Amino acid sequence: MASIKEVAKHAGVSVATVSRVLNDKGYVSEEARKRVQKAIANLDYRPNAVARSLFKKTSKTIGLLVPDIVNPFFPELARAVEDTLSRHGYTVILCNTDESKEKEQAYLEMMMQKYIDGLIVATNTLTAAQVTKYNIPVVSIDRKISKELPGIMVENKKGASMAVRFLKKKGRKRIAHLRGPSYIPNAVERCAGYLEVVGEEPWFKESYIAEGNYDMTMSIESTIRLLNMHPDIDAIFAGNDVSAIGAIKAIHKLGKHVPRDIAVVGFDGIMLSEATTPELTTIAQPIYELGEIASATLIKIIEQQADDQTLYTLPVQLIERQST
Amino acid sequence: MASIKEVAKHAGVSVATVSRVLNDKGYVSEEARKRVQKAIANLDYRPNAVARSLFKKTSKTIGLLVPDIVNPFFPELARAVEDTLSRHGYTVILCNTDESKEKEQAYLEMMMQKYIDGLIVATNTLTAAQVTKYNIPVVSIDRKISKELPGIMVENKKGASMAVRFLKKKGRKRIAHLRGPSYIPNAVERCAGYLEVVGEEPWFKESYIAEGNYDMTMSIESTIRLLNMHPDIDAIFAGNDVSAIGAIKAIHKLGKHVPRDIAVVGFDGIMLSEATTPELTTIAQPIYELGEIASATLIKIIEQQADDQTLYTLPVQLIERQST
DNA sequence: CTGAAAGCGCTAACAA
DNA sequence: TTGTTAGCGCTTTCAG
Repeated sequence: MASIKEVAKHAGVSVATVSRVLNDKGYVSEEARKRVQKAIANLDYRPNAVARSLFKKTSKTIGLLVPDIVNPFFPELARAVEDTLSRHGYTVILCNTDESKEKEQAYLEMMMQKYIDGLIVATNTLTAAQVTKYNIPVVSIDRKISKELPGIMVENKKGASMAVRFLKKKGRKRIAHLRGPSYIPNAVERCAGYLEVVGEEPWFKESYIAEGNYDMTMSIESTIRLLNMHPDIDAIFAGNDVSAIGAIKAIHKLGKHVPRDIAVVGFDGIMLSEATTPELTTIAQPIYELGEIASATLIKIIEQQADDQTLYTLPVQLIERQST
Repeated sequence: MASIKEVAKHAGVSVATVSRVLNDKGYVSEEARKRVQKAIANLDYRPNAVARSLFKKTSKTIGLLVPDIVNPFFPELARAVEDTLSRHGYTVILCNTDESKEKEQAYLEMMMQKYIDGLIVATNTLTAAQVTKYNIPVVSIDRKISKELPGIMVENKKGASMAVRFLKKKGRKRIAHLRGPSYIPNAVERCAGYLEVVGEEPWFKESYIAEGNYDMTMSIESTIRLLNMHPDIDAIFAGNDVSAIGAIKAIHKLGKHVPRDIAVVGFDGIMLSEATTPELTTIAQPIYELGEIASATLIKIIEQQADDQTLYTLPVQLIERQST
């Protein structure tokens, strides 16, 4: 691969002049510019991004931290992030942390050594202290890391209560909740939204809430236990779609029908929710938009050194399908 | 962030000595080594990967080319690739090409400028000429780019005929096929496997094959058309799981039952196939293993400059579930 | 065993 | 308007 030196030689100018036309910065005579451009074309020259990085201490690269790309919420998010960022000339490094602090730490270290420009964080383990320590632009998704850092959230609590209220309006009397892990803020909020609607009802007991862990297998087991303990349950609000699908499987396994015997509502609006039979009623997040806004915010912070501290809160939407 | 110079100063040695202990290369006295290590620890020093890249012309980074990470086959693959590579100190850049040659070209250019070390290609557009032009280690997945380049394949044809033979054994008489796009080699192979089993049967006509395009919406439409044209169809072999799910939806829409009226078999074994009702019978690929072997092969080529030209062919497995 | 110095390819003062 | 030059932080000869 040709270097800037060769381009300079071919064009009969200095490397500084080549650099000037490359970056369209400083004075260059029309004639010199022409000659440089011709040399660039002839040599099929491309500036070396690594050399540039070394000098500028930036890399046009950002890191995307997700718990696990296999979890169906994240591919859609990753797609949005990658689309937006690559459109602006950035490259995306994928990191699966499994919510492990050690893995996350290792990724951060590697990326800092590569002069990464920023981070989009969809995990729940990264702390404000780490961000401060590495002093790197960060935008979080679905969670507020600290009030100094921007975050893109959705109306988790409101969405959850929407779901439960909708079930009530459909005539359901005993609504259970399959919650997500308590270390995940959105699970806590969704549970709060559920409690807001039914927490004061006479029939309500804590045991109408079971741990689904945002995981299909665990949700199946929990649902079976739940239904055995409370045969009066006629609706389940699951903390996410994967959990909801687990609930449906469990209900079928017990020989009952969805939605006739038990209605199910999920949360997230992942594509999976359309692929099942019955199709899942769910509180849909604008997943792609989450990724887009996060990316745009990060780019703004990086390129304009504007330190945004906004907490964006995006609306969710009830999508009624066959499971209710 | 501290640099090698500061470490050298703190340790009272030259940068060359620090570099020697960093890379464990060349002679260093025990005493000097100790002092350098202490300085490194005190300063919390980490070598600058960019500077190293500039000199070595490698970056401990590889590119992963997929058509679309949202397509449920690819997250599992990406996960395997990322797991394996990060365990070996490599970083993974995610590229969604949408099978567009222009996008792919743009990604390649960006990555070459960053001294990327290799490529894992799960798309169908990259040509041998491009690989030669950029002269970069490449491993392909699910497709042979050229006989000079290593590829990790699965038994597409064999898997397809397994599926169709299984349907016959189950007593199905009229088996249709929902094929994938003809520019995708695996779709061609799977179709060939189907034809191998039923192509010579007296009832067979070309019109028992419809274009599903590996896409749910298109598969729904094609299935409806197929079933209207041939009401005698009692089984469908879909080219992939997404297509199969579309077929199931279409069958339901026509008021028929799976598997009673029509049995369905998919291909891929993505997690989605377990999440549906009825759960999908499918020909499962060892997706994670595909990614693992591809990554290991690439690492071998990069680190040992061994130019592997092997075509690995992995077995597939029939998983019988509720749709048959 | 160790250090000085050149150089990877680029950018940005600074001087002309 | 242009060129010279000093780095960015690292690795690797080459002398000693």
